[in-house]
Amino acid sequence: MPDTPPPAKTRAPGRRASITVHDVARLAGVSAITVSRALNTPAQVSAETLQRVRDAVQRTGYVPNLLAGGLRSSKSRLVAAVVPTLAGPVFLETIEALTAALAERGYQLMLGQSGYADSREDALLDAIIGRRPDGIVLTGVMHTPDARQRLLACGIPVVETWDLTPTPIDMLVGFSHKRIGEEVCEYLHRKGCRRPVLISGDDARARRRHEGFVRAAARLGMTGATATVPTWWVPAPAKLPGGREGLTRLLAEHPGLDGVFCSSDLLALGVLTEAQARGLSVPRDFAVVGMGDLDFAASLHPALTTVRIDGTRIGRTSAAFIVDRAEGRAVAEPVVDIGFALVERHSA
Amino acid sequence: MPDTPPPAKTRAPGRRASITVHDVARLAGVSAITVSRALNTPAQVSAETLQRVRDAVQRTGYVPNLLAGGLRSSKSRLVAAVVPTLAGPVFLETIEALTAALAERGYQLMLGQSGYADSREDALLDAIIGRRPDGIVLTGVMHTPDARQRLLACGIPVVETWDLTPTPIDMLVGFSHKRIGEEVCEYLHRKGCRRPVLISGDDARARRRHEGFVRAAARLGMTGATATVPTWWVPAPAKLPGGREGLTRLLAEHPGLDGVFCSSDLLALGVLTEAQARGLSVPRDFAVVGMGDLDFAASLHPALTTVRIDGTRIGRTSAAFIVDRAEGRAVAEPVVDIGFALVERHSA
DNA sequence: ATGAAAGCGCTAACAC
DNA sequence: GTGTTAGCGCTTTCAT
Repeated sequence: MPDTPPPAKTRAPGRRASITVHDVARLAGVSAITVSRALNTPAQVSAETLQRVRDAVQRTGYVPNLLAGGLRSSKSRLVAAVVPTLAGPVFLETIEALTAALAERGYQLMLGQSGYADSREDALLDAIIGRRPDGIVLTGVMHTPDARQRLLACGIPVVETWDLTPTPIDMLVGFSHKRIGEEVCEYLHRKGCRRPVLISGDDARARRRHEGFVRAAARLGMTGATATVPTWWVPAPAKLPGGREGLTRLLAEHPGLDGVFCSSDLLALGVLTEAQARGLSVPRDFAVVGMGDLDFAASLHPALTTVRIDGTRIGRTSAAFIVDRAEGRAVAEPVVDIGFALVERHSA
Repeated sequence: MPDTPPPAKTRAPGRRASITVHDVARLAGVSAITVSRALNTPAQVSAETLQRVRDAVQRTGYVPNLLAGGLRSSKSRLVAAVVPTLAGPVFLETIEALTAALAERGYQLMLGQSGYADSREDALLDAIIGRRPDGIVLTGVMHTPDARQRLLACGIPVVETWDLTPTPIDMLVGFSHKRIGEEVCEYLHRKGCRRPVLISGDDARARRRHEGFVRAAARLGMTGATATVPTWWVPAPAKLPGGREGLTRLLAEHPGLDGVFCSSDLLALGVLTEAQARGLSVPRDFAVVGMGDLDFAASLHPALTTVRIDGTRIGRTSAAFIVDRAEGRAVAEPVVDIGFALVERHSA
């Protein structure tokens, strides 16, 4: 037996002490730091020692306490992601890819929901910064100046996603919502649409697409005398019933409408459903364009024309950015516009 | 000025030191521990001191390092959740409720994806246990004996969800998938269905519903000579196209089918879509029952008859269980069957 | 109501 | 290649 038994230390009453590096070290007949090296930088340890340490780890069932390691090395290997909500399945693909890409590199995702209101953002930010994550991924750009300020101050790498801004906090992986609005409008115009209407969730990004659409419509002479496009707004997150109701209302006031751009595929599914229920035929009676290319879009009847965003790429790119930064590598091109694709199917 | 300037300590080269309790304490003219108490247990601190500390916190922009606190107090205020995947929107409601309920109480969610294969579960478990979370929420019950063993050994409170088992690791919030299969079958039988078919994702829980359905069908004499129910299996996570293809295939082999039970509302949407594309009428030509009552189910045309699971309640209950345990309160009834509800709409 | 000392479990820095 | 020492930032314990 090497030396002194472990001294009785401060210890929470009920809980049994868990196994530490020292326990493993004693069993392997080496020092604690050698165990640490064997696990983190095995190249620095002789083959024989390595084997002994691994055996000891196996026998004890030791799992390193990453909180303690993180505290000392100021690397938490934790990345925070903030989404407005999980309920609209829009960000799912991004979160899924992010989680997977981070896990591959030994990082773990912490999830926070900000809601669509700014108010909770502040408390959430405290909770996040308090864990000293190695990075923060925001869906959408950060709005309140206060929050921006704190994010800037704490020095944690930040990736804003799903949007573009001339003034990013740090890194950015996004695309132009205004351009989407414009391109969809131009597309509908080419298809012969002259009386478009909009059904839109009222979150910041959908409003930008709306703006782009209306502007293009005015330019193309699709707005009539009012210089605007009839719009039905639904509270975010937009869901199917909003689409059904939107179509009903818009049809009542604008029976001649010949195209609908929805701010989400879910709304578009609602429109398709309502049309079907009314015996209307899409695209013969009017065109429908969705947004998001959610997984059901291609399989609907008619297959939905929509705007595809590569959510997986957003997630993966964000993960790469954060990890590069965390490991001291510079990110060459920290602001990326990943664009979008108008996917032509049969609904328009 | 109180006393000695802070000694130059070990410090990572590039990074600026962040503000600590000591900085705040010095500014407020108190000791570090008093700052800690002012923030965590304000009742123990005099009103005047409290004010001084709060001012100092404000002025410095101090955000406590929860990793450090967690290390000392062995309370990480972190809860891990494991889902097979985020892609099927089935667990979304649970994760959303869980995140929200935890945030309310000052806990944060860590998300892990296990995939539907058991292989990654082990690595994921290490990553999770390494962070010493105050609790682990599993969607589905834990299968591999190895994983069960480690979970049991590490002493972290565990909630298994979305399923029932006679041998839970610890706590459980679920419902009986077999009963769902049976009840749906009985329901279809009452509605006059005699030639049912199944479209099912091939994950463990869907298979249990399948089993329940087949058993009830046999009992009710709905299976013909084969004592089984024609089934189209789709790989998990089940999506809409699987429903379309499933109906196509089943219709080809069993043109007399008069009812379809789908293991997910997404599959049911596929079935409805395919039926519509073929000019078939639901429920006149055959009945369709989904599973999950996803948010679009009620608004489809025809409105989808389905099985409702209260995912929000699962999330909230799990959060409450974990927090109670973490804060030393016993959970009176740690195994809960929350049941399910067959929601009758128009598709059956 | 407040403080001093100790140490949670790990790893950076510096020996050897 | 391996060990010693110290300390990450906080909170527990014990004293006043």
